[in-house]
Amino acid sequence: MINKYLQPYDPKEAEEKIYDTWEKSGFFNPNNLPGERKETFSMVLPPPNVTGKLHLGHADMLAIEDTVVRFQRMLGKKTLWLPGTDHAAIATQTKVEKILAKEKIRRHDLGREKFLEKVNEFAMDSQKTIISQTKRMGSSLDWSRLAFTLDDQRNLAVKTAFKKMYEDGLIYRGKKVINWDPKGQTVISDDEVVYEDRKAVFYTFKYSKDFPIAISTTRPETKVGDVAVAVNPSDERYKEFVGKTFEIENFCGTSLSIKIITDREVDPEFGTGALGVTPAHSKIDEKMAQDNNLPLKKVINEYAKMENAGDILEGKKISEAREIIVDWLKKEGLMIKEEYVNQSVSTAERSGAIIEPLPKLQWFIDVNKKFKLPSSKIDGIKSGDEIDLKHLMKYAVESGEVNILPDRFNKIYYHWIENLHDWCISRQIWYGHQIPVWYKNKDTEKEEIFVGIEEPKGDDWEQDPDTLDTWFSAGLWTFSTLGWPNETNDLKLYHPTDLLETAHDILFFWVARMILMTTYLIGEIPFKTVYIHGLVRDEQNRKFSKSLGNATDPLEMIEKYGTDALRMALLVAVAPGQDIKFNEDKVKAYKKFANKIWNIARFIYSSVEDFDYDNFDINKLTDFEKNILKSFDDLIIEITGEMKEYKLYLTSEKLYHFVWHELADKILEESKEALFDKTTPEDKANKQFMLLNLFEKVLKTLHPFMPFITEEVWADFPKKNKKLLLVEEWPIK
RNA sequence: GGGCGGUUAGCUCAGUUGGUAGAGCGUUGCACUGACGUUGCAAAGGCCACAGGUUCGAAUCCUGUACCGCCCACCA
Repeated sequence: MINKYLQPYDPKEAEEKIYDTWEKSGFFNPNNLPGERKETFSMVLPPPNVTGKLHLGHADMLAIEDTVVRFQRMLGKKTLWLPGTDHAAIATQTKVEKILAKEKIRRHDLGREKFLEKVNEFAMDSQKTIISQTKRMGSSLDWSRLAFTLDDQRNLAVKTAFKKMYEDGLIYRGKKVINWDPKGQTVISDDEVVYEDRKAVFYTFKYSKDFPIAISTTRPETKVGDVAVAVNPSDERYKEFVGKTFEIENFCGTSLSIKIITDREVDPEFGTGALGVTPAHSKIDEKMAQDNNLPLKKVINEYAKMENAGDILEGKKISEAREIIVDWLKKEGLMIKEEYVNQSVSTAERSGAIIEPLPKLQWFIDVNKKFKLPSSKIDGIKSGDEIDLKHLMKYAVESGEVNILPDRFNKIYYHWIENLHDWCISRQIWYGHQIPVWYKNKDTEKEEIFVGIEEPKGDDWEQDPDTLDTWFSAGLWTFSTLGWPNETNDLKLYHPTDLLETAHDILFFWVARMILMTTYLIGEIPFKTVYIHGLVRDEQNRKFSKSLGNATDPLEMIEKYGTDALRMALLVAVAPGQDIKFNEDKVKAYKKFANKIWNIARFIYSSVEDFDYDNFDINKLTDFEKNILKSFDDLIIEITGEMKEYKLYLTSEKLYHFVWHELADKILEESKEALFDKTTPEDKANKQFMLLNLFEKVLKTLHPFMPFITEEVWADFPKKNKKLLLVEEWPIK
């Protein structure tokens, strides 16, 4: 009996040692894999943000992905799983600003350069933590190809992409009403806006006694920025006023000039059927004003305070301004009605501040502009076709080249594309890829613009101070990590990638943007399959969050029960797209399972010490053993098919059941008589072979799910010419 | 306002192309110490949310209802 089996299985000790062995073997890098491997399998790791440490959601992601990767590697494919981290521009900058705030330091006190040093320091520190935690999960990632969304290679990719899009007219600079985050002091994209339901007061009033039409609003303070009142063209009530302009000399201390216009978007049934048009502070109003050639009147500034709003309101916070105007309207007898309504308020995802729509000069990606796609490998689009980004994104999925699992997410994806507006990509923060645009005589008549990879020669050029939305660089991830824009061997071999596995909350942020960037820049899809996993929630079905204090640290679970147990708890019977209600008892149960495997090993190994597995003649087996072996082979064929379709949640359950309730409870029990020499020597040998053969296949098929204990037990398997289980062959392909 | 998902044993969830339901945990009883007590054997427990429909037959397909959850949206 091998000594180590006298002790119970100690995951802690084994796991560290085994991961080390794997890493040193070099097999995480596909270049080093043994044998001839023609087919490839590649996947990028969705890069975790360098804002902190890993949570259970990451653990879930790593468990699923590592299991797939190990399976594919054992199938004999040249398998690449490429790691990286995401600089997560706004999130990381906000985090560091919070830390600095404790020392009463603001970023402007430090200056751009010093501040960025601090953020980098934090980011690299965080990256180190994340990498070590990722290793604890057993992830067989090729660390030699580690990438960071903000490193030099990725910066070159970003600049190259930006330049090409600019030259194709897909990136433009324009003044539009955007989502301004007054707390974060930056623009954010539509996708970073989160809607919250709140109660609000819906005021109905007239601008002045002489004004003929009453309007309604939840935001009276913006009304000093009104330039028009819009009514439905078919609305008989207001027909006589359409086209007229009314001068209001005093509206809470300022003057207004209001034209009556028509717009089909106005609902005659809603409110008074008349809408006060505030073009500078509402996207829909902006469009109405444009259609009617009316000016933009900005009355709220970047700090959410009133400006150009008359003596009474000037410099007031918007909440104060609202009260002042409401009081004034009442005092003047202009207020007609106050109602309580439910309103969905737009807030900034990161800072939580209420979004202030403001007109600003920003960089955008035009999703509707047609361009020529030089070379296309996408079904339904020929090289040289004219197309726009929206349709390109749609075709990639519609053609079936990108397959989203579960497929209900296809509909969600299409719906998002239909509602897609131009993507605002510039951010007024410091941490991120600085926009590769240089100006001469900025904001003057003589302004010159240079867009390029390198800073232009000559004096007087100043670079745009803004940085790019973090999802711009993340969108390039499948190919920037493989060396693009250089034509590398990796790019040829591993792109398009086979699988993208991620959570549904970043379907739009990331998955859609990757499809956009990849199809546009290299005319390929980024990945063949998208596997969407659910969110990990607590026992009360709440999201894990720091403020709730319910965050379960995956490392704590690993310490208590071992990585294999945690992986199984996150994998078994969890269908794609399905949220997981995390429960510690489940982890506990799989720790028991690990113990079971350990004891099966102990029993089998100690029962075959007098047996030569390598030189056994299979023809000696009786039908009894042959049938048992055959039935397990049938199971392997079944699960192999499932694994190829990424149905890990089915496979893991079936293997669990076979190992415990077939192999251990029945087959092993029924073999005892023979093993204890109570039958014949031939029968004993047959049983010894059968058990070893079953166990060999069990270890191999279970390895992707529970890599550590299977590798640990495999080390003692009585067979010559063994490799690491990591690179052993899958029993039936 | 539009769209999507869920509703299966006490709890957490599976259920491929329609053939009267499965797993883990929990519960109850029994067994047992020559792999494992982080054990074994066995049992109880479900008109598969509700109402219609298609079908020889539906948890599985169709329609509607209810409750829970999610996503999207420029109703001021």
